[in-house]
Amino acid sequence: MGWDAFGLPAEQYAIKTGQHPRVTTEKNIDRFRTQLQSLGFSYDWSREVSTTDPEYFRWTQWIFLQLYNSWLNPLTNRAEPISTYAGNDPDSVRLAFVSDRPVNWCPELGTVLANEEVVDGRSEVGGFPVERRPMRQWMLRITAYSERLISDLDGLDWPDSIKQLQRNWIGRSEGAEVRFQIEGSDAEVTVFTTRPDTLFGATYIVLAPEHALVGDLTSPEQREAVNAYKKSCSSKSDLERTVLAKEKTGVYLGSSAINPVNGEKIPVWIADYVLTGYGTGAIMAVPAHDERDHDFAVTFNLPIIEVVRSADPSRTQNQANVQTCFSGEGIAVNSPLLEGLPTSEAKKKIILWLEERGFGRGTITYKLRDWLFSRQRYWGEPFPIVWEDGTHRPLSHEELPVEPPEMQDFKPTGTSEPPLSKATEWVRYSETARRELNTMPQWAGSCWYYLRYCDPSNKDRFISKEAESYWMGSGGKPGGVDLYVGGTEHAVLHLLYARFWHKVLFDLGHLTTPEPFQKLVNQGMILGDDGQKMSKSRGNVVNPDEVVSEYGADALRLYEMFMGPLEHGKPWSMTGVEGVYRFLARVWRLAMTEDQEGNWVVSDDLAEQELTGTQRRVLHATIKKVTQDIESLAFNTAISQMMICTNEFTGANPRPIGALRILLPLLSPFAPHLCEEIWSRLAGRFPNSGFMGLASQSSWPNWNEEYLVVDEITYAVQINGKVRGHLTVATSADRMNIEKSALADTSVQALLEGKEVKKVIVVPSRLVNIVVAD
RNA sequence: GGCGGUGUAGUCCAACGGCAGAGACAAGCGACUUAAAAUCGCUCCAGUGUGGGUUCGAGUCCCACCACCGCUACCA
Repeated sequence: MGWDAFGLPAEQYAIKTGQHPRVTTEKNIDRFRTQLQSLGFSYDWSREVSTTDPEYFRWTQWIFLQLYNSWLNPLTNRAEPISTYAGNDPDSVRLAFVSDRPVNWCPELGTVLANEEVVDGRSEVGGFPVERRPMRQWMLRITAYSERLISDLDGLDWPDSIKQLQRNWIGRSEGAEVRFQIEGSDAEVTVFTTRPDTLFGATYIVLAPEHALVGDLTSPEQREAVNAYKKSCSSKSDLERTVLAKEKTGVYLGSSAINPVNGEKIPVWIADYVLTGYGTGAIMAVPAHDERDHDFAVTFNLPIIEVVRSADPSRTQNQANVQTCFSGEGIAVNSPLLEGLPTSEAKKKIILWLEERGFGRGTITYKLRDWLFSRQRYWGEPFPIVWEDGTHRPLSHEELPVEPPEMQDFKPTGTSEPPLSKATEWVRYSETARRELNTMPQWAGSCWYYLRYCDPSNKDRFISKEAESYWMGSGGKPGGVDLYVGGTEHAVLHLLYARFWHKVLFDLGHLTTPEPFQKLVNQGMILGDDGQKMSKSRGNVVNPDEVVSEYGADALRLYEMFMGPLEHGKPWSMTGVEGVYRFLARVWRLAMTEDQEGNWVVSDDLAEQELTGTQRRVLHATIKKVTQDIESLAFNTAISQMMICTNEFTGANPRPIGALRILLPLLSPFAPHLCEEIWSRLAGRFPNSGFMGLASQSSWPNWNEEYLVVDEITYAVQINGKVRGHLTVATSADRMNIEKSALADTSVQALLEGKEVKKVIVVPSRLVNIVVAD
């Protein structure tokens, strides 16, 4: 069990209640722990960790230093110590680096947020507006791993949907960079496009408002308008720039670019529909074949030139005019070099042409951005970094952990200065050096907890070699953790970050697998009884404590597993809980009965007694199904089978006690409290019948296939796929015999009257299908 | 708009391409009880979202559409 207890929610709660986050965090952990323990989960509490424990975050900080002190060598495509970097600007390649870039600043929370924490221009926590603001921040160079983060998904046993989410998030796209000379200037603009085949249809260039060349390319007469536009963009939130922006906006810069393929002069604009962080922050606009460019061209009355025609003739009609936009693939037209070529070939040809002449090159870009890794908060891991003379340097491993200072007032300062700036004593590292004031985001500690579980109290390493190879070693599979059960909400955040860190640690030789999690299963969300997400405002929240006190932990556990498939979201139903509660009561009464004083005693119906054939078959079928269903996480059907088994024995008198010796261990993972209670009572009453120790620790029962066979099997007899009768034959009957018996059956004979039997299909143990023609 | 998932009795859900029902909830009837609760037993209920296709045979595979849920979204 691990407590991911640093971070915004914990700090917000502390501020709200006016307590120190350490206090509220500890309280909440204690309460949570009690709650979990009341459910009887089999966590190994000796491996409990908390990300806020200095002995834990010592290693979080250590891992940060690993990142800081390494780079991704493009030749090996591996992280290596920064000492192997031969260039003169190590900070430009470090995996942890400082950057002055526009970030998502949330004034309400007083902190910056990662892209992933901003939803529709608002903070994921609290839903406050977020604005763009340039600030000096720590970043992690996750983009260096884009390609490996995509390709290594192939070896993982994850649901396709999650793999797809990660692929989309990383957003690999192949295309080309094309360089446009600016008329009457040495300057050139490089654009990124996935459709270099449409180069002849480019009718203008658009730069992001924040593009570095905007100033240089603005003509004197346009300067005022351009500055005004830039200003209006910078004050807009992402929400206003994207979701709320119905009309395209932009301003002409007053200069022209020269299209390298045909020497045409085309105007250069800025517009906020071009994003600064993606590709080169500049595009060539092809309004005939891109919806966004088309909208823009229509708004500003810019020319539209068709250069791709759909191969589908029904669309060609629409293409006769350029009022509509066709963004699909087709045949190149109006493009001298590419005339008549299908899109994929046109792309190849034009890229080659551009590369030969030095006008551009084929390239790949990713949507994935570097990971903004600093927060202006108190309640997080401090960076093991100090600043001196305007440069940063790492602390040594001996100086870890760097603990946050004791502070009474840890609220945001209201400016971009982090709260730690108020701890002046702490900030002062030496005469000349000051500590880094930012703290790490919540994701930091949760990126590697699964590694610490393997070796939770190691003082010398984050995980010992031995523990790593024992727990994470995976028999040739790329992933370390055998099974990871989690919700979809972590698909592109936690799971991507953890994979990144894991790969860096793998590259540096600290781990033996390239991936953290081999098999991943998404459990569905439990909804309120109205089928809606549980929330206080809807008033449909089910409190587990109340369920436990009313029906017991076993009923809650059993019901959660009985509701339906693990992966499905499903509504909570109190009557459903009562149903499994009744089942548990039936199991109880298999062994127990009430005496005249109303006390529960071991039932007199129990006896050392041979099982009947049917009982033995049901019991072994139950062992088999429960064993297999647990393996495939199909708990609902495992429980159903145990209900069948229980029902089979409910009416039996005498009841063979051997059945309970098998059923209780099967049920104990689901309803441990009840099973142990019965087990121990039976042990008292039948000391020599094998009820030793704990039910949960007794050996798992084996089933015997021989006991599952029946003497006779009833076949359905179909004629042309419709069931016309039934036929019971000995289990030993072979295919020929079954076919013969089916055809000989009198009712079948009657139906076959005057028809020709073309084929007879016998499905073993199931049915016979007689195919006839009239 | 894009990607993914799910549609089966009144409800939650089962069903290696092989007789649509394992289990449960709810409902009804009966037994037990002075009565009720609890318990036990029995019964009722759908042809699988819609339309095509493949097949001897489709809830299951393929195509299109509809509905709901989740994620994502000016990424050139």
